[in-house]
Amino acid sequence: MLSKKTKYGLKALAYLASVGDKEPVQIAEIAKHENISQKFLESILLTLRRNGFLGSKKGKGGGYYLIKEPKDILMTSVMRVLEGPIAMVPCVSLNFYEKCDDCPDENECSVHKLMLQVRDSALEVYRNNTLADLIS
Amino acid sequence: MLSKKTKYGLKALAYLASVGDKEPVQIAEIAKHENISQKFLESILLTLRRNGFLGSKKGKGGGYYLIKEPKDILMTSVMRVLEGPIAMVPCVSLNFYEKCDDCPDENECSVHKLMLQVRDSALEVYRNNTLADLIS
DNA sequence: CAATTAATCTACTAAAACGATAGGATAAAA
DNA sequence: TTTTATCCTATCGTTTTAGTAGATTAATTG
Repeated sequence: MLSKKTKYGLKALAYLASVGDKEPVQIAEIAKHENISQKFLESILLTLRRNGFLGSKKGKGGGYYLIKEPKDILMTSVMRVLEGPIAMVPCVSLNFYEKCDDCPDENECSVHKLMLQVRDSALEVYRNNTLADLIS
Repeated sequence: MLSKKTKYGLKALAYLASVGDKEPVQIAEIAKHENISQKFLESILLTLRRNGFLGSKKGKGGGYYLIKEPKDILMTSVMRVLEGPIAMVPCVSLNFYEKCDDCPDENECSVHKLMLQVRDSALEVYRNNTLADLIS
């Protein structure tokens, strides 16, 4: 399942992209427009800022804004920051690899074999979608 | 993330398929061979049996066995029974559809648009893999 | 029949993840 | 210096996950 965190984060990014100009948009406005708990959204936008997707401005007229062009924001990177690994098992993850403690040999593992394919197919989708693609 | 339940269930099915003959295999043997907690595996095999994947026999010489040919067991059905929906959000699920309570219009939703593609790509993988494919 | 074997079933539990919420600190603008 | 809005830390209730315990039922075997 996609977490609410990722879902809301994507929606917020899409909203910022759809607004278009680089004027800061307040959390409250995003939360209201997307029907999201404002406090929860706060923490999500914070992690998006810390990971280089958003800029922010404090005080009156402040808010969040996209740092890059929507067409330059790949879904692979957004998903990895918000949701974590794209792979369904750590042993097929490119960025979060971990060995299974059961499973003596990955190459013999049926789950490994299947999940490799699933990862690749998901990766292809995320690589072919930028934020710009989501709002068109 | 893939749950341990699904992972272990898949491994158990693969093991039963690899054994080949239709002789019952005991839980203990599967658990030992796949490094799985036997008690946990018990409940997993039970749901696989209840959902028509396995047959069972009690008493000495008993155990679990595949009911169908490995080549006739599609990953779509296994995944749906063990893991639940293949889609990452209920609003794009074929078998477990649910409307989002935020989101007034699905067709305008950026998350919906992305997750439709992810679901389709995952479905293609699961539809193209039978249990027989996993053990070859 | 009785003993053994192995699946079946119910109930419970510890730990982690999830989805928030509370409240104060900080910085910018008016 | 007041207002505005982000920043930050901590906490919290609920659900899910992964697993355990223990008794029951059914089949085989001696």
